[in-house]
Amino acid sequence: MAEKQRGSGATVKLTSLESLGEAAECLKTLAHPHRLRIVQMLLKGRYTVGELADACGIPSHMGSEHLRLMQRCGFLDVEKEGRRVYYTIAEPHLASIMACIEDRFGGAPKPRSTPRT
Amino acid sequence: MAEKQRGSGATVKLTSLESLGEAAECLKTLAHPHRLRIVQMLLKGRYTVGELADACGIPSHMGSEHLRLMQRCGFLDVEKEGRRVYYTIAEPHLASIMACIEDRFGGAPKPRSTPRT
DNA sequence: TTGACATATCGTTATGTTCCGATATATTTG
DNA sequence: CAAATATATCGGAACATAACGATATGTCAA
Repeated sequence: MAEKQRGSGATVKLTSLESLGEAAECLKTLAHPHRLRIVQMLLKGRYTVGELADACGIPSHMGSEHLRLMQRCGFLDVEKEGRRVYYTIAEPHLASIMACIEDRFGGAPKPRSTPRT
Repeated sequence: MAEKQRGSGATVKLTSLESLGEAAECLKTLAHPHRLRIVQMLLKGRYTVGELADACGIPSHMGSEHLRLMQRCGFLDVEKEGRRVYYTIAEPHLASIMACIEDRFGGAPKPRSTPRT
């Protein structure tokens, strides 16, 4: 403890850099457009690797890799059914983070040349 | 069969990959322990480059770089005062994202049943 | 069994990020 | 003016990540 309390007269309670490092890892895993879409879809249902990859416009072996990354982060669960593999959301906080992202980027958040997707 | 839809669909309302790309950029910018700490501090007050760098245990020229990255993302505002530069939060969504992170990784500020370590 | 399908993994290359020392700019002070 | 301070920028080394083709494993169907 030799690192807090500074500045304009307010006592500041900070999360440890160690915990923030874990958080950063998770955010980094989430910080990819295809993985965000996968999470967004899985928050609404159960999908296979192929369906998720298809929705992202990527080959399924790459979808598989994204899913593995997120599974290792504890974001996802797996259910095998025949030759299909269904993924589901395992980390409940993803719902609130995704809600925040959709609130910020959801429709047409920027005055750019964004027609209607 | 209506389940997933690409482009302009309505069955499942997916954010466009373009917007998700922007979101991913922002998340990537946030996904660093020092930058998370900086955001956490700035959500509670106004600080200079040196104070923020100090709280992260990094040289101030690196703090400056982190701050520039976040400013480019639209996260922060700047106010120059003499030779000091104060940074403040510009993106209000950072509060809810940070709240979610603190809820999940509860490093300190939340009086919850989540004792870390 | 063979063949098609669904998913997973490997190896490589291309690209991006982090960090650091050195340096540059701007501001206050003597 | 010069020196000290606060912040910003540059160049490059070390490291991490993304994407891809090739390939491997497991499953269904005839």
